[in-house]
Amino acid sequence: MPVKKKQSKAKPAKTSTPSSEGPWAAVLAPRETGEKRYWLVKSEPETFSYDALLALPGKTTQWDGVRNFVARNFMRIGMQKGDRVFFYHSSTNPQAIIGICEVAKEAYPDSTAFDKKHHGYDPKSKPDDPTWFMVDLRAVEKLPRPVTLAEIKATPALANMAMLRIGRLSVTPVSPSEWDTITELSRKPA
DNA sequence: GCCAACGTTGGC
DNA sequence: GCCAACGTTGGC
Repeated sequence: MPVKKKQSKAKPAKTSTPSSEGPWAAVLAPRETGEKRYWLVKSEPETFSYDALLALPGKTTQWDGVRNFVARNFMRIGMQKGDRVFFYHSSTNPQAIIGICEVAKEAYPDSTAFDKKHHGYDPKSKPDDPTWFMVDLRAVEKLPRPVTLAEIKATPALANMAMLRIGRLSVTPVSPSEWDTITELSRKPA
């Protein structure tokens, strides 16, 4: 008896990117109880540095302005309160992971997308059906020393890091072993 | 400053 | 639905 192959053609939501498929599905999947996940966000230090975050009240900021669906899904579906997040300085010398943050508030609508005067304005994102989301990040501590991109690239255990493989994304997942490798590196002299 | 790698947009 | 044109990111 032939197996009836009924491919249900579920229409993808307009904001798409099915979270149940693709190479990064695991970091969006439901968690074991108490499981903690790890992430990396990029920022140009001239625009917003880790020190600038440390100087803010509560050392906390809204991580707004993300306008890429994959990155959005990492924030909206993947990030949970208490997750740890590497803070990476991009487009600077040297490019490096500088410090650690934590997710202080889970995803909520990115209000900058509703603001006509804001450069992140997106007319397709409506307050009653938002396209874009942000989280709150709170600085936890600087790394003992920055871990540079060159060093990350030179470390075999980090060869599969999402930040290398999907390099231009501003939000990427970090595996627990990658997290440990990087924090250990930062405790050793360069 | 250049350019590779993507993502998005729009004509057909 | 394809693909060329264009914009953005970010390493170098």
